[in-house]
Amino acid sequence: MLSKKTKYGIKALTFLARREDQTPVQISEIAKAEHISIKFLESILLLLRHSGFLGAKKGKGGGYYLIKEPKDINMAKVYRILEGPIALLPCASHNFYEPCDDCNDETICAVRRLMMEVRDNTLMILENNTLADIAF
Amino acid sequence: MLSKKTKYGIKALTFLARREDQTPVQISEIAKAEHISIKFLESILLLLRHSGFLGAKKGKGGGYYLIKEPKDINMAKVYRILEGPIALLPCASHNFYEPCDDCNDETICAVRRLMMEVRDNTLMILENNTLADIAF
DNA sequence: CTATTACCCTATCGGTTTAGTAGGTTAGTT
DNA sequence: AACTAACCTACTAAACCGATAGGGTAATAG
Repeated sequence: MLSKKTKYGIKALTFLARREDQTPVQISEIAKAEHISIKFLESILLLLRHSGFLGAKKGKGGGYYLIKEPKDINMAKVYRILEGPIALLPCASHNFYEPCDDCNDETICAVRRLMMEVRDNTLMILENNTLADIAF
Repeated sequence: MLSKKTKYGIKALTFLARREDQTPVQISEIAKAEHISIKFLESILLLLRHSGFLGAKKGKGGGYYLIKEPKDINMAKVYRILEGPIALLPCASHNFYEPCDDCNDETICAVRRLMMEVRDNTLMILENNTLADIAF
């Protein structure tokens, strides 16, 4: 199940992408429009800024803004930053691989086999979608 | 992320499917082979029995056994019983649909759009895989 | 220069879920 | 009748999630 963090993060990115001009938007404005707790959203936007998706301007008239074109924002990257691994099992993950401690031989593990198939497919979808694709 | 419940459940089904004869297998034997806590596995197997995948025999020489052919056990059904919804968001689910309380208009929600695409694809994979497909 | 604005950071907390544990009960087999 | 293994209920520790509180800091307008 997708965490609210990821859901809110993508919603915020979408909100910014759908604006005409790219002037900074206050956290409170996004929070109000998308019905998100201000403080929680704050931490999410901060993370997205640290990850290179957003820029921030301080002081009066400040706020957050997209630093890249929506069509250049890859949803797989966004997902990994916000949610973590795309795979449903650590042993089926590329970027976050970890062996199972209960598994005798992961090469014949049926669960892993199935979850890797799911993973490959989900990854493909996320890689092939940009923010522009889902926002417009 | 997949719960251990689901992981253990599928591992147990696989273990049973891979046996030559279909004589009952004790919980403790499966638990030992797959490194699963006996009591936890017990509750999982009970659930799988109530859901029509397993049969059980009591008393000496008793245990659990597959009630259907592995090729007739659909992984989407197994997943839904053990893990719950396939969709990553309730608003993107068929069998467990629930609207988001924070969403203004779900028809234009970018997150939902993306998650429905993921859902459709994951569902297809699970529907097209039987226990026989992943066990052998 | 200074007050304001709004981002930035740390800490905490209640609620829920997860995984595992304990102990006893019931029913079938030998 | 004795034994065995599934069945059922209840409980607990730990982890995680979402939210909240409160203050610090930097940039900007005037």
